[in-house]
Amino acid sequence: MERLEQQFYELPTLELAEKLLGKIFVRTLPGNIQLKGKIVETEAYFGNMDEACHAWRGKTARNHVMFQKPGTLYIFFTYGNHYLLNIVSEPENIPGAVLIRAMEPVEGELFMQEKRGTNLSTNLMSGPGKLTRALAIDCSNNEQTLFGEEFFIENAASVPEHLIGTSSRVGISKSRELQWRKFILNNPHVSKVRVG
DNA sequence: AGCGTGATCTTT
DNA sequence: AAGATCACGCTG
Repeated sequence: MERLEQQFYELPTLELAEKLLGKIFVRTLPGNIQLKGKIVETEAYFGNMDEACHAWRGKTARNHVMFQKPGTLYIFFTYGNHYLLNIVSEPENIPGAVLIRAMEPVEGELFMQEKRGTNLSTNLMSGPGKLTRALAIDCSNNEQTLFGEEFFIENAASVPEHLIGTSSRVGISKSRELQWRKFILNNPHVSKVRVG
């Protein structure tokens, strides 16, 4: 299966969030271990109007990766426990990223079960903190790209518009009015929406 | 519905 | 230096 190239990640952030749905994220580990997941839920973060975007006020030590080339991984640590995976978007020096919020396991499920401490398929990667744990991703992977052997995304058919849901982003307090969450309707691996 | 957990950012 | 917040997940 063909891999997504640089050009794909140059799409405007919101469009990228939509087009990433259905694509196959691949993470390779030493020992011929390959983990794959179908992306089923994303969120867009970009622009200086978006107060929920880490970079809306400018560059800092944490968010500087958001200013790098599209297709770079931006990973940050939050709530004292969780690593969240983003794919950088927008041209270099313009901050933007797509948060990967949920995936459907495609390959390497046993490895994921071990990492996650559960064997329920719909609980392995059905949340942004869950999927990084299932894929053994942490801040050491920050700033790596999707153009090497360790991380890449395989192309797959785009999800038709009528099967895509849209909503406010989950777990933020600012910019609640922006409907920048995208997900595959009725897919059981989409995260449970947090209340409040 | 409540809490752990620690880095980051804002305010003093 | 101190306080608030936080793109979450788990328990109950």
